[in-house]
Amino acid sequence: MTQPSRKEREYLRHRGEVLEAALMLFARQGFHGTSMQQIADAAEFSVGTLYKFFPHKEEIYKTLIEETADRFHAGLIAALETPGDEINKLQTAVETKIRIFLDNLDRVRIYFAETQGASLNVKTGLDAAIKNRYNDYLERLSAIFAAGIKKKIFHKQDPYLLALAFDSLSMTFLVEHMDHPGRHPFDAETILEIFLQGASFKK
Amino acid sequence: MTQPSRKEREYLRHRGEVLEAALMLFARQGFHGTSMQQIADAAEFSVGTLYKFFPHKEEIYKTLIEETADRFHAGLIAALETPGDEINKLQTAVETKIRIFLDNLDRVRIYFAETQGASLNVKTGLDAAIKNRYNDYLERLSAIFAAGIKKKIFHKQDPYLLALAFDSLSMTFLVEHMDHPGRHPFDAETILEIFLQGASFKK
DNA sequence: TTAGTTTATGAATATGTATTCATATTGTCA
DNA sequence: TGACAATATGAATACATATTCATAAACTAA
Repeated sequence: MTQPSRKEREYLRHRGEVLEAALMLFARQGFHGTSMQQIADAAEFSVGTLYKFFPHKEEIYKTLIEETADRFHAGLIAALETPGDEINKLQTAVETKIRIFLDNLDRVRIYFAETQGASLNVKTGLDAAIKNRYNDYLERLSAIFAAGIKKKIFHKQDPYLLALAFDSLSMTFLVEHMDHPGRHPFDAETILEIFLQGASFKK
Repeated sequence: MTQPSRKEREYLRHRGEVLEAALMLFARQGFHGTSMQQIADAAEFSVGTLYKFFPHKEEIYKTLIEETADRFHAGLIAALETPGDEINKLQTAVETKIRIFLDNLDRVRIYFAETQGASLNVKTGLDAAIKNRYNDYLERLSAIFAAGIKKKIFHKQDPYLLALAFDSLSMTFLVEHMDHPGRHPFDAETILEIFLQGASFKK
């Protein structure tokens, strides 16, 4: 395919500016709390112009969510490909998750609103698209746990539950950090320790 | 105070029926996806009559969320009061959480939409009321971990992080169960094992 | 049974905002 | 520079639905 022309590049840049403005607003006010007028003002376009880029409001939101799901999925999958043993892979996975999360706070907010809340998922079928990517990640993580169990690195448990437990632990700490930065400091090692060693001493 | 009259009792019963109908709809369609007309139809009242019980739609939602927060909070706090050592308390806490959760699936759905998503919390200040109760629970749980650490039952870690980790683990498994019942069976013991022993063998 | 009172009803109103489109503005090329 | 095309604008439109309130229905007590 050929180079995009100046005009095309400009169109894409403007479209990106609309997305950025919308992201900020959706993250702070939610989908229903944000009007097209607000997005237009923030992006320094008229409402009419927004419709040059997107057929309707939902499409803006949907685009953001899907971009986000893609970005997160790609990053996490790559992390699991780290060479080394299973513990190594987990370590990279946590570190990556922390980095991606902190670099994309606004995206995390709308992603959560969509996956946990009941904003639009039912209507738009966004749900399925997002969940597929997350399931794919969890399946790969499960495979790592399954391998680790075979090697007697991990206790025998349903690998999927271990994957869920592992992923939710980092998620929880990150959300805590998002709400109260610095109140309960932790790093990748804290998460790994708690997850791998457990809370109690062996009896 | 005196007995409520027949009329008062009937009023309260009808109000309860409205709440029940609204709960079902909000859980399936979210706040914005549910109209007053739908609630009226489901409760077998006219729209006008709904306004005899609640000044506006938000108040119905708010009432449901607050009822839910109270119910969950009371149950969980009571569980932490269990006599016995720290491990005992955790065991009862998980069992209670599982029971409350499974007995109140619709309430769990709207509670999540409200706490995780960005439905109304900003506008109504619901957020603060809910979070206070949850924080209170987490603080009490932290105290248990702090005590357990002093007794050398638990590893030395920020007790609040342990509380978060513990609570989110059961939450995660329950949500998985809600989405795919039976796919990855678990019980209170599974949760305790993973949390207390950790995933890996000691090195 | 009926006059008076209370309560329920749902059509009409009010409001907010997503979307459209006639017009203005900007850009292009001779 | 001016005529034409492409693009941007935002006031007007369309629509959805929360809320109101004049009226109907149900109830109460003499």
